[in-house]
Amino acid sequence: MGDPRPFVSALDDAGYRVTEPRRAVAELIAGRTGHFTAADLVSDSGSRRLGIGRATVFRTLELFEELSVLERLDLPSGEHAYVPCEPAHHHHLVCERCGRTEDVDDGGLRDLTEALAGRTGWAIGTHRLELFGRCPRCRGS
Amino acid sequence: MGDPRPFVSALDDAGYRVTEPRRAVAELIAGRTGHFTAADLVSDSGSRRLGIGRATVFRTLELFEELSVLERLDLPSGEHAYVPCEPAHHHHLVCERCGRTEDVDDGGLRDLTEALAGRTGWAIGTHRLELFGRCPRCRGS
DNA sequence: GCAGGTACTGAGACTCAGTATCATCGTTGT
DNA sequence: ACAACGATGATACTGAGTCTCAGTACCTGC
Repeated sequence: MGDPRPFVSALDDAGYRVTEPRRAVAELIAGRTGHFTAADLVSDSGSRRLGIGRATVFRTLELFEELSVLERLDLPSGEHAYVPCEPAHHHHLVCERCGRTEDVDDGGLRDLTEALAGRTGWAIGTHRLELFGRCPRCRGS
Repeated sequence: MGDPRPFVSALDDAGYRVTEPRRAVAELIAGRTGHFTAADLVSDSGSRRLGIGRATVFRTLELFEELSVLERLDLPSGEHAYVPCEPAHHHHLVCERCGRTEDVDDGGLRDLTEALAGRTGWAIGTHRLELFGRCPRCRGS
């Protein structure tokens, strides 16, 4: 079980209202392990009879993403998933089996993109790296 | 204007039939620069009255992706776009302005992921790196 | 040439994620 | 108390992608 507080305080710090529905979405997120889709949260909220509207779930996810406490991943399947994370530039290891994710820092990637920029003549702005594999727990199986 | 032949021969080599609709999709792709979405091709085919069904466009794109002559990109906007490319492992530079893409090799990324695997205990399978920026032609503007 | 099987096709219905609209509600500041 | 504004949920809508199905083109064995 994760901690909903970072989400709530991110809202608060940025001057957004901390309302019941937003708090509820934060708790749904905290109650998940690994990545999840918007649809997952909608169905969670439905099954717990929280009475949160679909639109509110999407709006709140968008808000958290904007506040960098949530990041959107594009899974190889084409689905859009979210993962809670620290508000700093980093990348994600995604377990193909259990869905767990782990943040990793930029490593030497910055050097790599700079070398590439020099070689190709491009001005490289942002990059996105996603790594898929098996977490230590799922390695054996 | 690109060359539709690699697409056609990829089909042929893999034992798929080279039919009129598939050839037409290959030509639509060749007639595009930069990345494009499935919807782009559907509307191209509509405006040229080719009479190709929506489903066929999607099916043919899927086929080309499977044959590794086309790759799917996830743009930051969340859209799914496609780029024609060589059937070897590589990554893409995507111009945010004109949409042009360029293939780049793996650079030192392999070493980087191996180091990461050692450090974290994960077994890293595939990775996906996408770089967004400006191509040499669009740098100034 | 013909018959049978298989690959492929387009039309259309369908599903589902995500967005837009809007009337209402709750908070906050005055 | 009240006006203003942010947030909400219901609902309708859009658009991507999938599925189904009847029909067609093509290949293969006879």
